[in-house]
Amino acid sequence: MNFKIEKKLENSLGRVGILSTPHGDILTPVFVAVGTKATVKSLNPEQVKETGTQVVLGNTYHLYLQPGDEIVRGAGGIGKFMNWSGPTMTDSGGFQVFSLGSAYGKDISKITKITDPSFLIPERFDDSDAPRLAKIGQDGVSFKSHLDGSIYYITPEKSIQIQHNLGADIIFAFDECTSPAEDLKYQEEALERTHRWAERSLAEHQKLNNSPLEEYSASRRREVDEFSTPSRRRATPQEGNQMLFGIVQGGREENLRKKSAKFIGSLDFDGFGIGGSFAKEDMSSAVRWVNEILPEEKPRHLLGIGEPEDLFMGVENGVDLFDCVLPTRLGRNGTIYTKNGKIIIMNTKFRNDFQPIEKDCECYTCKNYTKAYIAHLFHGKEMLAGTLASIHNLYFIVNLVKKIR
RNA sequence: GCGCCGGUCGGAUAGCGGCUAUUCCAGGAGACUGUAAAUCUCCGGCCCCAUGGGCAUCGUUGGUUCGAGUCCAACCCGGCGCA
Repeated sequence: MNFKIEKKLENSLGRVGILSTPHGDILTPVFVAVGTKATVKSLNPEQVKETGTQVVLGNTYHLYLQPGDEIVRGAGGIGKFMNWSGPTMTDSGGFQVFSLGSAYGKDISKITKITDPSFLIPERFDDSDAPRLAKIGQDGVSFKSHLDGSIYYITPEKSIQIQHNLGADIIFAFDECTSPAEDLKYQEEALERTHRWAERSLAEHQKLNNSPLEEYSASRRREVDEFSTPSRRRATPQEGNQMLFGIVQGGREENLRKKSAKFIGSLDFDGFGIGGSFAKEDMSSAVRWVNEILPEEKPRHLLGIGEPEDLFMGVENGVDLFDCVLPTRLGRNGTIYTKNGKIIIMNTKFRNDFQPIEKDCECYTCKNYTKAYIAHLFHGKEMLAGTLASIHNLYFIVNLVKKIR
């Protein structure tokens, strides 16, 4: 077993553990840095490492489109490709079913403001003709590339094949992250689909691990490779050592969440992701419902979360891993975490504030730069601005979880 | 002094007789949760019974016109040229 629980909280689901991977041990609970396109935006791996980050998460959909999973495979896997020597994960592309599908062009994302009355008006979402880049088909999802408009069809099998080529230590089953605006009937259908896809993802994973010499061409994205045309597939160095996490869905519905946890938890996954778009106020109950059911001895990853308060909530409710774009996205866009809340560094009052973001912060940014300087870099649109802010934000969140641990 | 060209928001611009004066930048505020994001939104003349509404405004003053940033005249300012 590559996950060992060291300590448990009394009267709650929280625990401390160690998740072992071929690229090192992960001390959980942990915050995973998001590096969608095999880079944590604006940071080099040394800077990522210096924030205390243990794990980086890439994305199947993005890397499949560019540069292509074959390229990453040729480089020796995502870690070698991006020069990150620590553990890696890849998301399956399931989130893009949501963000490029039903959420495309709309003001909805991972967290929904449940108070927004527009979500209660079903007519507003009767928009099957609305433009979207992802459409759910019979046994997979067709994506229209946001890069060049070309069409790709991703099935659970395809997602797993890509993720085997990408070679991350931990990979995810292909799922459907549903919109909170969908009705109960749709949530049920989507959940059934995600469950079928989970079984197929697992089957493909086992098949690739057990018969790495199958026909290569089946997994190929393009008919013709301009450099070579191997007819047989060779195993990647990582093959057989990758952990596959299944993903629990079920929206806001207690019975669906529990049903999903029961089903996904019964399958032979190495760990689990908890997915979906949440309303802030019912995220904790959804996580608790699920983690009370999932097998205790396997790690759980709360996908795409979160804000500092979400991290406390998650750990308390038995979450072992988190990932979120916020530290880097907020940083790049000029919002910075502090113990007293977020600040917008471009605000006038920081233009002549010659203190570090936080006096007692040990990150590279705080040890070396003032708010006035960082504000100046943002106003001047200098590249270093996003880098310094991302370093601080990532350090802040990673170390918050470290302290919680 | 004469001639030509030009004066529109802090800067740069569009606008060539018609309805709410355009866009970019700068400035201000906000948003962002498995990254279509170094992105996006809103504000930037005055007033009021303020989720709306009213009144202004294109160098100045007059004029033509149902209607003028736009056409005409004079003046002011700037650039260029000629004396």
